[in-house]
Amino acid sequence: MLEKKSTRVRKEEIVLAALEVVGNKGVRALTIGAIAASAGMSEANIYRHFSGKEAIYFAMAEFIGSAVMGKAASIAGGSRKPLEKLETIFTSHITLIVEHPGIPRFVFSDDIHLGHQDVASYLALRIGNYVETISGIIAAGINEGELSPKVSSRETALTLLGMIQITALRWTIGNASFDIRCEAEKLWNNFVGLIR
Amino acid sequence: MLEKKSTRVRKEEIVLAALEVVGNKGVRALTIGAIAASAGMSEANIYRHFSGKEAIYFAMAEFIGSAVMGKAASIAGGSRKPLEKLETIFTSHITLIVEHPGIPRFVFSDDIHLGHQDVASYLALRIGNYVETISGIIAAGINEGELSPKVSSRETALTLLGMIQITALRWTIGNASFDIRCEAEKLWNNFVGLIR
DNA sequence: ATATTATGTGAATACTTATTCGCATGAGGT
DNA sequence: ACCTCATGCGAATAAGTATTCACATAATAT
Repeated sequence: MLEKKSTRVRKEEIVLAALEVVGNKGVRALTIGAIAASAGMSEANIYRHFSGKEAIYFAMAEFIGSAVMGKAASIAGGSRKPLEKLETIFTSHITLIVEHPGIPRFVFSDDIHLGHQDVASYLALRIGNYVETISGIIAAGINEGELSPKVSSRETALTLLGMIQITALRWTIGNASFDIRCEAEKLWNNFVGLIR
Repeated sequence: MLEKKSTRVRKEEIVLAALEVVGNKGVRALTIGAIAASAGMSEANIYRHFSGKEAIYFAMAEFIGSAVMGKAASIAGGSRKPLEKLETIFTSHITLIVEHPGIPRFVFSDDIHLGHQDVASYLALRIGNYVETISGIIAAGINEGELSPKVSSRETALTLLGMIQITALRWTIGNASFDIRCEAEKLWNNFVGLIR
């Protein structure tokens, strides 16, 4: 039998195991059995710590939201120049995708959007924060003269997010068949040329 | 009992019904029962015309590929100026999403990407064509002096595709709670300012 | 030490879904 | 007219999945 641990610890293990399942097999394959196998515990034990699948989805969304937003917020709050902040956020987001492919897959899953409205609303909120954070940096860049006054901060922030998303999608759909960092760098260089 | 029709006709009906299911409930809900209900026929009859679910997925991918690419190719082959072509492709893609939300949902579904590799490869091929078509238009725009020589055609094409995708995603995730055409227009105006 | 409570598990249970089977029926060729 | 076969359907079948249950065991409080 598995050694006993507190619910607090098990909850985290379960969330990470679930994220790994999504990274390897997608949201469709996120069954209680798969989570249990990935976490190395029995299916029944999952229910000792979560009331059901819905609660697991929600915990995953909270984990992802904190991870992504936490990183971005700490970069945004730093003292570097706006353009450098943007690049750091962009590349560290790509790094996060490489390390946890489950994150974009979960966030972009239509199963979540349509089948779990409350989780979707939470994600929408976090995405909104993310866009605002990036918008703020862009606005600062314009004020400081580092970026062209032609750019609209909010729309440009969305464009940047779109670049991240399309890269993640093509990488996933093509079975990770190209170097995502290299692709991302090319996109970034082009982007900088456009907004400067 | 349903009136009898040829397999050729039924196949098309089934594909359209399946696309409607995806548009309303997502890929997760694309069950044989749901398709049958949407098409107004029995589940067993689906199997008279398709060997199984996999074959239906493939037929859907072919249908979508033809629809999206056909439109883009015909616009690309027209005689308008490059920038105008780009805008037309962009807005007609958004229109397509509004009319058939099932299309982006199917194309971006991780279930398809991970669980049906051959369908995914086919989609990746079509997306590649799409990017090339847009790239070509951008390259022409640069040559004709309509677009800034600073832009890199392939990366800018991907950025445009990313804009479409992030807009579709935010629209879906937020339950179609904003005017997608209006959002798309704002993104486009900003984009034009950047690349011109 | 003992009692209590939290944590862990294999085995049911109830439900969904893809696919197959035996049989019905009607359209088109002869 | 009638034969044949493609098209259609209700009812199995088989496999997978979420959740619950009855019981086991280890940590913790008394």
